[in-house]
Amino acid sequence: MAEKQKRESRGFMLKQRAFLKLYLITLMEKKKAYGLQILDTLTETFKPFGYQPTHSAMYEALYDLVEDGILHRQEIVPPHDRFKKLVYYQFTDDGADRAEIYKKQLKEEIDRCQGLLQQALKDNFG
Amino acid sequence: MAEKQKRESRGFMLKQRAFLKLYLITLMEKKKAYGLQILDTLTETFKPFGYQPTHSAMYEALYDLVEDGILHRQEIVPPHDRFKKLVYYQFTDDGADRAEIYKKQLKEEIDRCQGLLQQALKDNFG
DNA sequence: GAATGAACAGGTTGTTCATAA
DNA sequence: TTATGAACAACCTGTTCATTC
Repeated sequence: MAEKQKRESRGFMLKQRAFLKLYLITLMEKKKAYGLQILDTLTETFKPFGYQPTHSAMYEALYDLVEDGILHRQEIVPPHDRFKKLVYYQFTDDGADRAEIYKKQLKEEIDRCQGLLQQALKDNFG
Repeated sequence: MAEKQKRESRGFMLKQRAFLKLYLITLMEKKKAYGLQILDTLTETFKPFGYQPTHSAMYEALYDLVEDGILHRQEIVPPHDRFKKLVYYQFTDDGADRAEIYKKQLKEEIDRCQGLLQQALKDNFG
């Protein structure tokens, strides 16, 4: 009955989703924030590199972190509210610990990707 | 009537396809080769980085280069043939020139990606 | 307009099957 | 088994639409 089978990564580059999750964790360590606020920060950070993430990419990453049990949602109705709600995110009880584990993985993954790119420069532009 | 609309890249990482095309060009500069032979070479090169491209990924990249007018196919029936055919690839007349242009683009793209990864290391593990 | 969210569409990539010697 | 190729399925990502203030 339509067993959905997993697909293995062949280990090329890290995925945008993972990359954004890493940044979201680090931003949350600094201070609580809500969606589009975060996106603005990221957009500024990545502008020099010609990377402009979409809002849906960011939301997907955010949902992932909630599903991973790292963050939880906190809806806030701002005072003098002009807006219905803002959704702030912050760490769950053991979220910080889990986040550390995730970050450690990503560190290795980024190092690996840099190695691969470095090798490509050597091999193709020797 | 179902105008198929292009999707723009938001400029995250370079794609596997482009990465492989770059390697294929460089390998072809060194010597003619056929599909699975190339894959073996690539597999060896990338093994230290945990990247193992599939044969279909490589074929796709190869077809792309043919469509770009950079390479052309040359079917060869090997002497004492145990196999029906091997498909060797080599540069078209202006293929080498086009290849240089492509390589220049990829050089910039790889530099950009390295910058992005470097920034991520600084921002998240600084 | 700012903000969140979901649906949809397009493209890339990994797995599998087909064919041939 | 080696080699090429194609079909298919899963996934990722970008665009668009819906909704609320």
